[in-house]
This record gives sequence, C-alpha cells and structure tokens, in this order.
Amino acid sequence: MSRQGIKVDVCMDVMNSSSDRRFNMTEPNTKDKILDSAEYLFANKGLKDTSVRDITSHANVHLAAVNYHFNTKDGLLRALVERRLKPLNRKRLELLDKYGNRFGQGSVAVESVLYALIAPAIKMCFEAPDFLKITGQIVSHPDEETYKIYLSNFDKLFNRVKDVLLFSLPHISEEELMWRIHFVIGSTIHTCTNYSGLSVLSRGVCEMNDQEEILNTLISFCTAGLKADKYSPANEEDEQVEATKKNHN
Amino acid sequence: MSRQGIKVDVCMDVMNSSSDRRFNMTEPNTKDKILDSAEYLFANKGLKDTSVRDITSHANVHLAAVNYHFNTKDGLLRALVERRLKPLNRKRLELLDKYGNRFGQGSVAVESVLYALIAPAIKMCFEAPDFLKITGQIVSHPDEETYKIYLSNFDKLFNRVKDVLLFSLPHISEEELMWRIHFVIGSTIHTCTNYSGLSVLSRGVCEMNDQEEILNTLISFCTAGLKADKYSPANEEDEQVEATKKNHN
DNA sequence: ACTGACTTCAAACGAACGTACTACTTTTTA
DNA sequence: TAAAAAGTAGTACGTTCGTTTGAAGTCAGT
Repeated sequence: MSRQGIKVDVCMDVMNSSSDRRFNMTEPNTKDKILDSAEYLFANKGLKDTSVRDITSHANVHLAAVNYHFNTKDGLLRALVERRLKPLNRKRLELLDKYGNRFGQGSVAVESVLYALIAPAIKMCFEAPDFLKITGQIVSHPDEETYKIYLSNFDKLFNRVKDVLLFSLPHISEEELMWRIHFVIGSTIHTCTNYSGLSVLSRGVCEMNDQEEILNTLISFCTAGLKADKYSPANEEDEQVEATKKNHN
Repeated sequence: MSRQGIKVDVCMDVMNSSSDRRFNMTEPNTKDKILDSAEYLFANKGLKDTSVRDITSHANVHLAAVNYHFNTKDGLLRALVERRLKPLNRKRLELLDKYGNRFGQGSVAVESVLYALIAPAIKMCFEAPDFLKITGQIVSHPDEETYKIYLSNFDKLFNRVKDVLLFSLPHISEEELMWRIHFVIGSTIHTCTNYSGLSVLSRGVCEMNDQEEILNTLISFCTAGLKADKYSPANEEDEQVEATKKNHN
C-alpha cells in the first residue's frame, strides 16, 4: 500500500492534479497529498472548521504526518499559501517588468498594468480555485500572523503597480491612486472568491465559465475607474437632487 | 425550550454603544452586552477563534447566558448580523427609492444609485467598523448556512440596483451589468473591511479618516467603471495588451 | 406575601482538538 | 552491508470547546 516514491522536492505545478496522475506513474508523496487535501478542505470547509484529522483522513495519510512535515497546522497553512502565492505574484511582476517602464521612458497603458495584475489571478480561478477561496479567508481574517503571510507576498507587487501607474496617470495624486488600486484589488479578490454568490444573486446568469470574457469585463471596469475624473460634490444631498433632476438626457 | 418573549425587541441604534452609557442610567441588559462583546471579539479575533467563554467573560455575564438568550453560538451570530444588516440595507433601499425611478419615467444618475449603495456602508465604517469586519469574514467563509444570512439580506437590494442601473445604462447588457455591480460590491466590501491592509501597504498614507473623501473616491471610481465602454482587445489599437496576451503561456 | 415567569448561576458533560512521544519500517549514505 | 537518516504508525496526553442541567435568584402583578 504505502508505496514509496522517489522524493520530488520540486513544487507541484498548477496542473499537477489527480486527474492527470495517470501520466505520472509515481504516486504523489505524503507532503503533497497533505497540501492538496488541505487546500481542498480549507477552501470548502473553512480554515478553522477543518481539523488535522480531516486533512489526514482525506489524504489517506497518518495523523502524525502533518506535524512531521509541517510542524504545526499553521505551518501547513503557510506552506500551502506560499506554494501558490509566490508563483502567482512572481508571474505578475514578470508581466509588469515586461511592459512597465523602469526608466521613465514613456508611460504604460493602464490596461497593460491591469492585465499583469489581474490576468494571473483570473487564470488561477480556473486552475486552482480552492486556493483563492483560502486567500479570501485569510485577507478578511483578523489574525495578524496569518495576514502577514499575504501582505509580505503582496507588498512589492503593490508598490510596483503604484509606481508604474503614477507615471501613466500623472493627473492623479499618489494617495488617490493607492485608494483606487485598493478598489481594483477589492474587485479582483471579490470576483475570484465570491463568484458563487454572484451566481445565486444573478439567478445563474453570471457564471464563472469564460475566462477571457470575465477578464475583459474586469479590466475595462477597472481601467475606467482608474482613469476617472474625481467626483466631488459640494453637498451630497444637493448633488443627489441635482443629479436626479437631470434625468431626461 | 426557554421562551424569552418580552424583552426589548427593538433593534439597538447604531450609536447605542458603551460610550454614551453615562447618558442612560440603566445598565444595558445581558442580551445587548453579549451582542456588543461578541461583535467586538468576532471582528478582532475571528468568528472561530472567539469562544463563548471569551464573549461572556468580556461582557461580564455568565457562560450559560449565551445559550439561554440565543440558543447556540450560531444563533448569536445570526442575531448579531441581522441587528446591523437589516437597518443598513433598509437605508440603502430607502435612498434608492428616493432617487430611483419606480415607474420608468426617466433614468437615474449612476452616481445617485452608487451613493445609495455605498454611502450607508462607508458610514458604518465609522460607526460600527467591527460589524463590517465580521461581514468580510462571513462573505469569504465557505459555510453555506452562515453565508445565507448575508445573501438573504442582500438579494432584494442587488436586484433593485440592477433594475435601476439597467435603465440608466441601456447600452450595457444585463449580464455585463451584474458583473460590474459585483465589482462595485467587491470594491466596497474590500474598502470597508481591509483598510488596515491598505494602511500598511501605503505606509500610512491612506488612512480611513475622511468619510466624505473616501466616499467620493469610491463613487467616482465605480461610476466610471459602470459607464465604461467594453474593452475588447481584438479591435483595440493598443498592441501592448494584445502582445501581453500572446506571450502568456 | 404568594405566585409564576424570567433570568442568572455553578458545575459538569462528552466530544473534538492540536500536538507529543515512542516504536517501527523504509530509504539513503558511506 | 551496516549505520544513519527519513518517514510512517499507534497511541495517548492535556486542553478547550459548545452545550446542558438543575438549582437559586429577581421581580412584577395580584
């Protein structure tokens, strides 16, 4: 039963799921089986609602294996996150470097920057949706230590995006721009993690099944938002009334 | 089981916090003390990381009081959410009714619709920030039952917003529009629940301290996004994006 | 002052949890 | 091939969890 395989320390590729195991005669090792099961269960049952016993029995490994390979349950989560987040953000930076101007020789199209930021995430929606659900949980969880895993992996990317966009959108202040990038991130995370909620609200009209279409929709939305002129009414109530009066256009 | 019929069934006002207890000589009752403490701890420690014992000792009430008043810990969460979410979404619908056209006599300014949707949420950021942190946890948590609390309170609002905007933005298809509303919600939730993350990423430049300013920034971003022309890279003159897509492997 | 509904209290239950420890087996190394 | 390292198995410890139970306390209406 427990066949030993040759130990492969290389990070599993995104596509290395059970479905194509037939092309690879070697059984995945215990560590990867734990990571896969944990990713699935963390995403679909919740970080705290998944016990180490849930994971090991789903992975068909021994209970003690988690502590042997990852020391603690938290260590498992950290390993699990970094396995996906590092390549994801590396890819984003790679795309940014390809089209972003390091040396100030002309600005970059906002669409290109957003493509670099969003496309790898949307792609992951289809290839590792479970991981993004976990990301959603981490981002909205108040636990400092868990959140730092995310922040430390995101800080560099955020600042690169900001710097490139500052150049492309010179009429927007740095503070304003960072808020807008924050909105972009919010839209992206929400899209990647809560599309099932939208499916319910839209009565099945909006489904996450056309990667390119959703990507284009999101990019066009965010591009316009980033480029927008600042809306600043003198008085909100008046503005509402005024806006309502201008109905027939 | 134990019926506790009487009691003050009226929802607490947003401002009924411990800070103004000196104006009200009567000590808050056990039920409200539990709700207040639970809101604080759920938000800042996490739903699953907060035990019933944490709550009751923080509230200075007896352990068994939670089960007496709310039956279960889940019942407490449900009561806690509805206490805030019902008034919030009622306010949003109220604003929509004020500016939205029920009878199809002309379209409504997109800004007005977004104001109705976003302003009450941003306001709550300042008046009950803890509750919004809990909302963030619920929305990203895979537990069906918990999520339904949120969805059932949101469904009506979502469809009202959609119907009004469909009229104001006739060039956008219903499906496309619902996706865009989804993005708006994502930006709003992320803004209301993860501003501390932005504070870190921006090195303290972006702080949640000017309610009106943030509201305007978010509305202008989302308005432009909703109105945007659809971005389709095929007939776009910008070859950067097209090139980016092709290099993606 | 008595009643009866409502609320609080003290103590405990059983289940589930993360982790630790030791013994055993397999693989790698020299 | 024998020692060392790496990995697996079995088991149990100590804690903490949500919930229950039954008695005691509170207080308005009669």
